[in-house]
Amino acid sequence: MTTVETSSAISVDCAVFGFDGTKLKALLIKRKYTTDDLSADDLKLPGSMILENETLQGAASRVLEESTGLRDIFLKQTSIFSDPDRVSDKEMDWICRYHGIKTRRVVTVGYYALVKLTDGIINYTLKMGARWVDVDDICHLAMDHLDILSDALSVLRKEMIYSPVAFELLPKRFTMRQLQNLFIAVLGVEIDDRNFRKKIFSTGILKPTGEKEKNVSHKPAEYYTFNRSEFRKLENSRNKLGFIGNWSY
Amino acid sequence: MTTVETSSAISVDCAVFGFDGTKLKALLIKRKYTTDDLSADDLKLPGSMILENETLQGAASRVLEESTGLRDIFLKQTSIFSDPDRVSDKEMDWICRYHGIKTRRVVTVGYYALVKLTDGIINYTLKMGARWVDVDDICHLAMDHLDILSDALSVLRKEMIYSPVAFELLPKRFTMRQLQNLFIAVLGVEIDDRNFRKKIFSTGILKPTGEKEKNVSHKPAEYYTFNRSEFRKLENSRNKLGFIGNWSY
DNA sequence: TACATTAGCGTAAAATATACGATAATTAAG
DNA sequence: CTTAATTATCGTATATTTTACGCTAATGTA
Repeated sequence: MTTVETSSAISVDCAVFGFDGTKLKALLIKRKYTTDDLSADDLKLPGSMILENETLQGAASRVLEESTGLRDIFLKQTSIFSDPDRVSDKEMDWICRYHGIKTRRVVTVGYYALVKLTDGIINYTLKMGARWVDVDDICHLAMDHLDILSDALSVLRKEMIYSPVAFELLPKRFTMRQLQNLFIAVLGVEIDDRNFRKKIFSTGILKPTGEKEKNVSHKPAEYYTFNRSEFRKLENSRNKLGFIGNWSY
Repeated sequence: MTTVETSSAISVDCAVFGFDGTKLKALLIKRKYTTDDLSADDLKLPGSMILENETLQGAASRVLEESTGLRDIFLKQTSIFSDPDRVSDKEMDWICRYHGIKTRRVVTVGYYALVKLTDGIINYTLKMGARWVDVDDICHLAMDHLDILSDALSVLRKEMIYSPVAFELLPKRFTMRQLQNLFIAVLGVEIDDRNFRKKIFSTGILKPTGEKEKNVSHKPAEYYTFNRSEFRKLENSRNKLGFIGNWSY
């Protein structure tokens, strides 16, 4: 006879991405608790069990505020990781002790978050014992957190192309090269400077600030800001009739 | 003090789409149980609680096999619906009684599935008391199932453009017009016949069968099949270097 | 002062998307 | 048997977008 599962605990784990101007980074946390069997110093994604009467989104926001000190940052669900064996018995032991709960199974919901890497947030996260690691250098994480991170990264790649998430990772004002480097870092492609510039400008979503770089040993670049209202106008004017469009499977 | 939620029940709900040659349909199930307070005859999506040691994907597959008689159909996770108030107390009562469980909260995972509407499946689903309803005509469903369906539909729309899911909804052999009607039905746009044809053929993913329609009161159209291996080749040959591509936010 | 470096402008060719003309094959209607 | 109605299928010209790449400008450094 089949029995219905009623005792699943639900957690959220967040892949938090930042961009330092050249490389894409992820926020990782050192695991605090160890046993004889369990390696003491592996890294994990920021995460938490959900609390009573808490939305998943709410739990993820809470985790982010705890680990970065920030509210209102870009946050989006990716996938659910529900394999009954996704955490080993030993890991389960750790989880139950760490969170002070008793459960046979933990299902986790992946989120990805995008933050602007300011000095403020870097200091805060360092103080909390977290680290910003190049995503390319991450080859092992606690439990199935590498799967969760990889999944988030692939979602980020898709979103970069079809929605203006790039600007969530850049400072309020940024140069064209910063923007281009971000695309290169995330998508892993070469991009011709001149064509990139043309493409971006043709959308009209960048507003020039009139300000320029200082103390750089080359022609100083202008700073731009993201024109969100112009973007919305664009978005609405599309999707009319008669078009087949860009599917290009 | 915060308390960790350990007693969430998890369910899956599936938005199952089919295409009848003209309209996009969704599979809906009549609710069986009623009380004085609860309207007796509303419709819901096929769904289930997850069983012990069952993956979510596994639960969704099981639900689909139960409701359509089919295995190995296209199935993909959409979002999670976790609002603590997503089901009212009365609904909660119904759920607990219906499933024979006791829980304070049910989190559900949305899936969307694509099936080929053959006579076989239509007969099976009718026998099971389910119905295929035009998605445009669905304006109310049990609990938050309309949200789940809408979410699935918006995922389907995106996927139609960037991956060849269309062919999951069509018979093995189909005419160009069937394919075009599917795009029109799902995306809600007008498409010029001649340009659509050119676009599709230029990808090389359709294989002509040499067979033609019979007994139609117009020039009979050729049947094509989807060339999945050719599609994979295309997919791999893309994503090389030096391209910016089609982002067209 | 020359040089290395990146910003920023422009132009031509190639590829893709769009609009629409014309003919072909079938059944239905007269 | 002829004509009409309907949809398939091919084609062509124009507009738009993408790609490849040449050139000059402005800055700090050697």
